[in-house]
Formats: sequence, C-alpha cells, structure tokens
Amino acid sequence: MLKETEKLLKAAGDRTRLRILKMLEHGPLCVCQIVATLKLSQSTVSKHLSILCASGLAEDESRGKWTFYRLAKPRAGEARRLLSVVRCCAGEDPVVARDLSRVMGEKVRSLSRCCPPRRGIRKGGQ
Amino acid sequence: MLKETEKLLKAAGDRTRLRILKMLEHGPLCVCQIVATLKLSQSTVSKHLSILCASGLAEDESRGKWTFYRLAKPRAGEARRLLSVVRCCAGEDPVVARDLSRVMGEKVRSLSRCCPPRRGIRKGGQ
DNA sequence: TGTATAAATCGCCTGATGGCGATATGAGGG
DNA sequence: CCCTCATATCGCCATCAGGCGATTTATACA
Repeated sequence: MLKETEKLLKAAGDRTRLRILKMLEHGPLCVCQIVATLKLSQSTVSKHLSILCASGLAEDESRGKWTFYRLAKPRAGEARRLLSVVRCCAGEDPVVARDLSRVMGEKVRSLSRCCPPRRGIRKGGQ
Repeated sequence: MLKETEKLLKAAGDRTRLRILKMLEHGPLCVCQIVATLKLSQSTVSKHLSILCASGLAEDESRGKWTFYRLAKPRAGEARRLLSVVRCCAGEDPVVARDLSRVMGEKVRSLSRCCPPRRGIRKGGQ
C-alpha cells in the first residue's frame, strides 16, 4: 500500500533517524548509548526510536530496566530494500563516522551499566 | 553524504510524489497530464516535480511549450536502489491504480495538445 | 508585436514534525 | 514498600512542508 511505503520512507528520511540506523548497523544498542552518542534529549531519542519501530525498520527488546534496539530483519522486500539503501549510504559522512567512534566508546564505558542483549541475536556489522 | 540521502528519502517519502513516481514508471509525462491525473493545482504539482528533480529521482525535458518529466536513470546506486523500492511498492494500491487508468485516458485525450517527447528516450515500463 | 497557453515562482495559510523539559511508568534493589 | 534509575509519554513551541490562488516567465503562433 502507498501509505505503508510513505510511512517507511518518512521514517528513514530524517537526519537523526538515519544516524540511528547507521549506528544500529553495527549491532544492537541500548537507548542510553544512543542518547549519549547523539547528544540529544532522551525524550527526543525515544520518540525517534518508536517511529523506527512503528515503520518496521527497527525492533526493540526489553532486558531488565534497559531496552535495546536493533535493525529489523524485515520479511517485506520493501523494508529490506530500504535498509540496503541506508546501508550503502553515507559511509564517508563525518557525522556518521563521529557517531560510530562515540558509540564504540559508549559501549566500553557502559559495559558495567547496561547488560548486553541476549546473545545470539546479532553480534556485529550487518 | 548523510544530507544527500536524507534529501532523497524525503523526496520519495511523500504521498503525492510517490503517486507521481508510480505514474512515471510507465513512461514520461507532460506536466499537464500529471496535473489532470492528480487533480491538484498546477502550482502544487510543479513544486513536487521540482523536488523530484532536485533529488535526482526524476528528470525534465522541455519540448516547445511543454515540459515532460521522466524517471531519472541514476548513476548513484543510492537513487537507483530507492527507485527499485518504489517500483516494487504499492502495486495493488487503489489510488495508484486509479491514477494509472486516468493517465492512460489523459495520454489519449492530450495527443493533439502536448507533443510526445523526443522518441528514443524511454518508451514504457521500467 | 500582441495574444494565448504551459509551467515556474511567490506569498499566504494550516497542519505535521522535531526539539525540549516535565511527568508518568515500570523494573530492580534496598 | 519505597527509592532509584531507564525509558516512554505529554504538553509546549518553533520550524518545515504541502496545499492554494495570483503572478511571472517563456514559448508558439497569428
């Protein structure tokens, strides 16, 4: 349906959500890691994450007090194709690169805070 | 770059522009045909068309007093992938189907008004 | 060169979107 | 049970986007 496609493209067509998607390409992340990386308010990030989930591009998983988000493994070709558009884009973008290096730091720094997601979901790139 | 991708996704992530892209899948169209099909004001349609061109998803060609628009043949994989997302979507959508039947009628009706675009550009589907 | 017509651009209005801080919710640990 | 901490939700505000009619620009033709 046209409406679904529009929703999907709108979800991906936002600077902040693109940054989140690029971060999630390297594995699942806890909300607090995303907040620390983007340096936006927690409420703003939470809203973006819910939009990504509602569109089918991302999925969430609660793990104690923490919530982890990861890229969805979409059944529909539409969302899958769109994720491949995102995957191939902005590889050289300085903002994305900075986010990535920050998120690595955050991962280390938060090892003792957030527990890692259930193993076997998805480990690293792709 | 992130900004380019955002622009591309924003261009595609609009109901009206998706309808236009779906119409253009079946070959180039004159502005007046698109206006008649969408039943939106000429200024609105013109703005949408310029957004599609600016994003690299569509191209225009002047032909006398008329301007024809067609899907771009993008060199960048990004835009190409995105067009394939669009191509695969909304096949069954009633609005898209109605647009398509209208545009066929418009094509016939306007044969004597708008000249067809230079032959050899692009004939039909794909 | 004056008129008719196609399309682009402008200015305006309204609704959607993205940001924030404050507050509500829900899980864990004392 | 209450306290804390992570996250979601709410209400507000500023900006953006999409719609329109009016106007401008540009081409064709008498």
